Amino acid sequence: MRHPTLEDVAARAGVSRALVSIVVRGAPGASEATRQRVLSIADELGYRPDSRARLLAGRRSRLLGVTLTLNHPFHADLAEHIYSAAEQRGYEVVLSAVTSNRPPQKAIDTLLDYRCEAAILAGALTREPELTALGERLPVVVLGQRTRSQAVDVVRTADTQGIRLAVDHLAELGHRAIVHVDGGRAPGSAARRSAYRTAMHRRGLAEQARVVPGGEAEEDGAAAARELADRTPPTAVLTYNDRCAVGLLDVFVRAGIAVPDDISVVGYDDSPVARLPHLRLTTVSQDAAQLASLAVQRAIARLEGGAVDAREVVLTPHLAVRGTTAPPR
Amino acid sequence: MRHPTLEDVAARAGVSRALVSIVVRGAPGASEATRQRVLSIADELGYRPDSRARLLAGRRSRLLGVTLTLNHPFHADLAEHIYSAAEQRGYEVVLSAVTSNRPPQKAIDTLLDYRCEAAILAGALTREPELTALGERLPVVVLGQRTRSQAVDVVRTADTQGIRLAVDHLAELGHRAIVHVDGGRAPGSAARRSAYRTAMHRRGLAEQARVVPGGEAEEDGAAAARELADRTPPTAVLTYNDRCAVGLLDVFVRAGIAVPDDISVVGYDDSPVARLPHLRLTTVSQDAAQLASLAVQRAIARLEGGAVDAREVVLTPHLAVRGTTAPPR
DNA sequence: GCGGCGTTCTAGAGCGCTCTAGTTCTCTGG
DNA sequence: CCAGAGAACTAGAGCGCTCTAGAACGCCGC
Repeated sequence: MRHPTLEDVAARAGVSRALVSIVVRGAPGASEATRQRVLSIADELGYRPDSRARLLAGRRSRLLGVTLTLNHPFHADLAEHIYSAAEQRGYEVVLSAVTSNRPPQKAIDTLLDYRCEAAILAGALTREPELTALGERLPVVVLGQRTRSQAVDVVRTADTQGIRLAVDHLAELGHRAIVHVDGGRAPGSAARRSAYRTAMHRRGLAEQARVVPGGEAEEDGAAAARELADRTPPTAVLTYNDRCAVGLLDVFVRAGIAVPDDISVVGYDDSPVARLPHLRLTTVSQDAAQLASLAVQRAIARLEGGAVDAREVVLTPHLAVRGTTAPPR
Repeated sequence: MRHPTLEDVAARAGVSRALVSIVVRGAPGASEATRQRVLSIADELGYRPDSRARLLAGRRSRLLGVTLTLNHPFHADLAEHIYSAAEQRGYEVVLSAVTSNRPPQKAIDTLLDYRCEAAILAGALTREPELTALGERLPVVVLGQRTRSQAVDVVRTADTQGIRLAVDHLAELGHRAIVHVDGGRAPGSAARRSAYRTAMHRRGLAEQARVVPGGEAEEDGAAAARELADRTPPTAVLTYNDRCAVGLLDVFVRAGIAVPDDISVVGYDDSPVARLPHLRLTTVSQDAAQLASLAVQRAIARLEGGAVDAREVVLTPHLAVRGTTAPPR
């Protein structure tokens, strides 16, 4: 009934515990013949190494802690890629969710209790002092967010550039009245807002720049859409994220405003929903796979003492042009 | 730099390791005075118990393993409630994600490697033999899915009843041509399909029963909607889940088909999206909090040898009537 | 003044593993 | 024929904790 241990396998194979340990770890120091024999016995007994004991005994735990928000589709993407990137390099991943009644600090604490060697924070809007304190204890990579803390690495996408791509795309189609529905107090919203202003300015459209309060959820986009539909509507809208854009689109369609004929819409994130055949949302795309892989790579580089060039890696986003943008009529 | 251990706290407090252990665990056997003193020293040193060592040494790990699908909004809800239900009862939770390149078996294996005492499977469509094998090793609670395996507990919502509620609601509004857009090969789809047929039959609408192939994603709903719009459209549609309903709604609105005036739509899941102000989708609601709490309760009951009455707990769903249903015109 | 009892504390084994420092056993070359 | 190298294997300590068994210390009643 109980789990078989190294001891059990060793006894059955007639070798020492240490040898079995060498074999199951794939470490050098065992002949091919015994390797095969031990492995087959381990298999037969249904032996699985106890990660608690392994973690405790080893000087390295090879454990990467990841915090994330469960209900955020982009984070699901990230997590998936973090798993595979870590696995490829021989690291394990332990997840800790940030939810409405499980604050970032709690999520981080449980990670620490697992004695992971490095932390990748995707879901945690941790404030700078806490972040710095954490960064002094172990390598920390903040994913997708800016921070002033010098104690942590950052892997993110260039928001400024993403917004500029969107504005440029719309401007090149001939739009001038391009409105930005912002993210309210959501993370990164302020940065995107000012990037929008700058981009409009560069296009000589500073006069037309107009920011409408939004948020990170569909309903925020919907509220903004109702406000836009009431007044003189713009010819194009750039939203804080895809969810917001979806809310917007829904209200527009119901109000008989055709997208992209009457109005063009650009989202941000390239989340799965943007790719849906009936939506085909033009959106700024962040490469989740690359973001994840870089974050993992960075964390591991810090751990293994490899050279880590810059504290911050900024990826270039690209614009996924789909069906919600067209020249104004 | 290194983590302080029990030893460090003990040395500083001038007591034995065992006493410190007693204090930090809150176990009986220490005087109030030393308790306070040890606690404050532990705090001062920033001591945090090492969960690996704790797990290894204790005969109980008080660890609950949970598998889930990251991109499923309902699972995010569940996870959140599982966390708090477990915490309330003094158990910890370790999450293991099922993703497109991380099959259920892998997710379960990593849980096992953490030596959790019981497993709650929300994301894993595990086949019966594997499930039975797992159930023989440790208490397993399958969440939201039926299974024939007698080795595991099941906590789920009565699909049959949920579907019947929806059909009854539509029938009472006066609908007769009620179509079901099914979930294809998605889990539980077959059960919902036959529940639909039965419910229609009970209403004397067996003749009108019509199933259109769908799926679990928005695009599946959209495809079904296009098919429905082409032929003689029904007056009401009941979908496999909310995501499917959202795809459906989108196509209808774009095609100028008014909801609920021309056609009523009922979803399934009561996911956050259904509650959005601009959608207000009528849907069958599963109580995530209760589902989660029951699952945790069951797992713990099995562990602690409490009486567990039935192998299966079936919750009663209810219908959240919102804005997408109305009498036919 | 002494056995008995409850409370507070400690010594030390042991959880399943990894790792260092051997030991043994070939297999060479001079 | 033996020193030396290298491969294959082992003994045993130790990771940070929990837990059992028992020690030390009052405090009671007789």
